[in-house]
Amino acid sequence: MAAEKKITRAEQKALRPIQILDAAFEEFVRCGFAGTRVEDIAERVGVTKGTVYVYFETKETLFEAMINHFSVPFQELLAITDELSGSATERLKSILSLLYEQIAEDRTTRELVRLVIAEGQRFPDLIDRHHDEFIAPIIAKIDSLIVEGMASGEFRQIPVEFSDMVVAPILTRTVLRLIFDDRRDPIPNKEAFLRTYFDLLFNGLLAKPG
Amino acid sequence: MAAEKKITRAEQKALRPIQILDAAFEEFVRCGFAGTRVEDIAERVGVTKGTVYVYFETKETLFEAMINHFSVPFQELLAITDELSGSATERLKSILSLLYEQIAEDRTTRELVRLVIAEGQRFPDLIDRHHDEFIAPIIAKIDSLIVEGMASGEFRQIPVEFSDMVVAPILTRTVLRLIFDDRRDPIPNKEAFLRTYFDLLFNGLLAKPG
Amino acid sequence: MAAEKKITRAEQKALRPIQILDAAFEEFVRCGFAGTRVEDIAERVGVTKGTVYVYFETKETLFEAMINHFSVPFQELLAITDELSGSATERLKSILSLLYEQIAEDRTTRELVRLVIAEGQRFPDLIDRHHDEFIAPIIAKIDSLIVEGMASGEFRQIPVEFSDMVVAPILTRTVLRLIFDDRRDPIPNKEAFLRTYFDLLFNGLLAKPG
Amino acid sequence: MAAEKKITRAEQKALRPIQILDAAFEEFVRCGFAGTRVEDIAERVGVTKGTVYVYFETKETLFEAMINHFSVPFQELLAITDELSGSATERLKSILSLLYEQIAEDRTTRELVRLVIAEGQRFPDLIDRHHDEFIAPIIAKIDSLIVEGMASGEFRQIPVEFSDMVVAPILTRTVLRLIFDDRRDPIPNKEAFLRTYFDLLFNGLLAKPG
DNA sequence: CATGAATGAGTTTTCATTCAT
DNA sequence: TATGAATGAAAACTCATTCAT
Repeated sequence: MAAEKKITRAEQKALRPIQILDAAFEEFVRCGFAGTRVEDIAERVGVTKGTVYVYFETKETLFEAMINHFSVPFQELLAITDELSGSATERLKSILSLLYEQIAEDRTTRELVRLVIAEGQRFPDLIDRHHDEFIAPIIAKIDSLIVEGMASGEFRQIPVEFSDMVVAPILTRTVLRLIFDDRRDPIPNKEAFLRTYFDLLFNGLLAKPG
Repeated sequence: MAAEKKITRAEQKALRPIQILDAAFEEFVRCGFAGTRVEDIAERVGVTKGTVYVYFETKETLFEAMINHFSVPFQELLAITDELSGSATERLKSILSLLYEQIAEDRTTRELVRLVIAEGQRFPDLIDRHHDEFIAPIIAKIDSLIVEGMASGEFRQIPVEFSDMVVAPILTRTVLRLIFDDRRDPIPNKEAFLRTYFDLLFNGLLAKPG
Repeated sequence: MAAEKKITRAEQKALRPIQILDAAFEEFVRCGFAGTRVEDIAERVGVTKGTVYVYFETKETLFEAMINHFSVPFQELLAITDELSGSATERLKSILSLLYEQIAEDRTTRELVRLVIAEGQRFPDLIDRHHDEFIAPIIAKIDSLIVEGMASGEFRQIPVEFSDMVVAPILTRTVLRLIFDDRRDPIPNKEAFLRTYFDLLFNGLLAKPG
Repeated sequence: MAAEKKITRAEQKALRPIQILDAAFEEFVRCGFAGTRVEDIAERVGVTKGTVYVYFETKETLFEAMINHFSVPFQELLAITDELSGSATERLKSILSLLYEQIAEDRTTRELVRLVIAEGQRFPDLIDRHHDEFIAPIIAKIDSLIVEGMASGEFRQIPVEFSDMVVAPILTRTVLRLIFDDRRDPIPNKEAFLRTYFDLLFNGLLAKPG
């Protein structure tokens, strides 16, 4: 408790914008951009409307800042994927595991996906930047792994423009969780999910002849 | 031409609600529930605000009616899937082809998916009803096909609770089109998509030994 | 009273914007542009804020419309000045009498002058248009009269670019009334004002030699 | 240079209020009382809002202090007029020349006139005090000069309550410059202005007979 | 049925002012 | 003194909804 008191003016000031961004995330996720009241964001932080406007010029600005703020973990994921080693299969599994963890299992990223789908049309620049900074590099990474695997004879030949099929189960699980919000479609355990995912992805549905 | 002219009062009146639902769809898709103005819907029809309220009690009522109105084609899909014949593989391919056509390629269904993701939290009953009426039966259908295929030795053994992975590429393509709205990620031809989809789904990514 | 009831919807609608413009005039005059509350304008009309926005998009729009509305009488003045006859002196007296009546004596125009001085910087386009449509033509008219009078030997030779000195007593009286608002500087009778004005203007202050 | 550096704490503090008054003048002139933000005044000085409130209790207080501060030069003018000598005509010319210089040519006084016209209704006491301290004494001075000139036969007999006509070209020029802000109505040279002004004032517009 | 003027409750935004540091 | 974060009251503006015609 004494420790809490130690929060000085200066520290408080550095904290405020983060607190507001956190609160904004919750409210925007709950009600969407248009449906969210700035006052509710403020209340969640424990300040008044006016304070929000001290830090963010408009509701739009706040929304954009919030999206940027919560996109940071995604960037870290990108860094990790560069340091993998092993066969193409092993590295692909690693990346897909990480992606699953980051997108489907992490509530923040999952809800970010909701906002991108729901509000993307109102913030096209934000979407474009996200595509360029997050989606495209990851897709490129997976593409190059597949190309490498095909070149080495590890993978069968498939048209590389469809590499999003490789990550499809991850995005699909993410979206289904967004829609049914764990009421329906309860989430089974991660290990089983990944095991089946990789089994299907690498071996296919058909029983092998012979 | 004379026939067209005959569309007078009585028919016009029967048409009105449909026109309003169509306009509502466009506006709700464009701006979301909270961001849409009833006046803009009216303007799109060429009437005034008041007229919308002649047919629909509130904006919420209109939204729900619109969702129901545009969910009809989906029901037809369900009927068709019961009449298929052939091997499990063939029937699965047929269902997935139909689903792809209906969900990823059809703009209306695609945008309905956006609304479900974006506004689902505000209209949980709507979502639940949709799950029960559309999603569950289709998943059940696919599940039973897979079970059947596994039983007959046509398919390998996979845990049936992950059957959504089978349709994942379809939902993924749908969502990516929603997000990037054909600016990025241009849609390749359908045949190539389905060919690769089925190839991967049935045979997997790995080169077969031998 | 029955007559008042006769005001139908249609007539009421045609009246509303005028009522709002009248109320806007009073409030803008009283508090200036920034100091005026749209709600006070509405209250003066006996409607609510929202109604004002039915007719005028923004406070700025309303302000501009109000200025334009009340500038109309000024245009009529211009028309009259073209129909004068008599000597240059007589016509000049007629014009100056009209101007005095229209600018210094008419409360509406007088307050319009206040708004032009006070808010001109915020609405430069409005000011420019007024200059071109009202001020410039009147100055031109007076200029041409003076030139004509000088040519005919009726007037002494003076540099024509200073013709605003000829109307100076009118604008000065206007401004003084605006500043002291009849508390100080009580207004003497019009006839005496014009008599002295013309006497000084035509004969000057100095006693004539001889 | 060393001297300039010496302006430290003590002198800085003595300077602050003046700096604030100067900044307040510019902002109040630009946006009017209601339209001016205290923050903009502070920013112009290079301090923060709070600092303004260290020196002035409220925005109103600041406005009034600013008006008083910039009215000082006017007082000096009054002193000078008492020391003139020569014929009534000569002294009148001197006074009018000084007035022209002080009111029409001096930007500060000119803008003060704008504020008096624009904000006078909100600050009636300020206006009254100004009338009593500046306007009335000057008008009185001119009145007495005219009376003296009439008594000595130098001037023709005119009703003395209209002496504001004598200064009208000065106020008129001031107001026109305020309205058109030198965009229209470019200012001709001072000498020509005064020459024509005095010529018209003393001799009138009419060609003298004989 | 259709209108659209009017409402009023609500939302975003602004800003003078305060006060702990 | 100076700061600037925070306030809160108010102002501009919005819009779903109503209702007399």
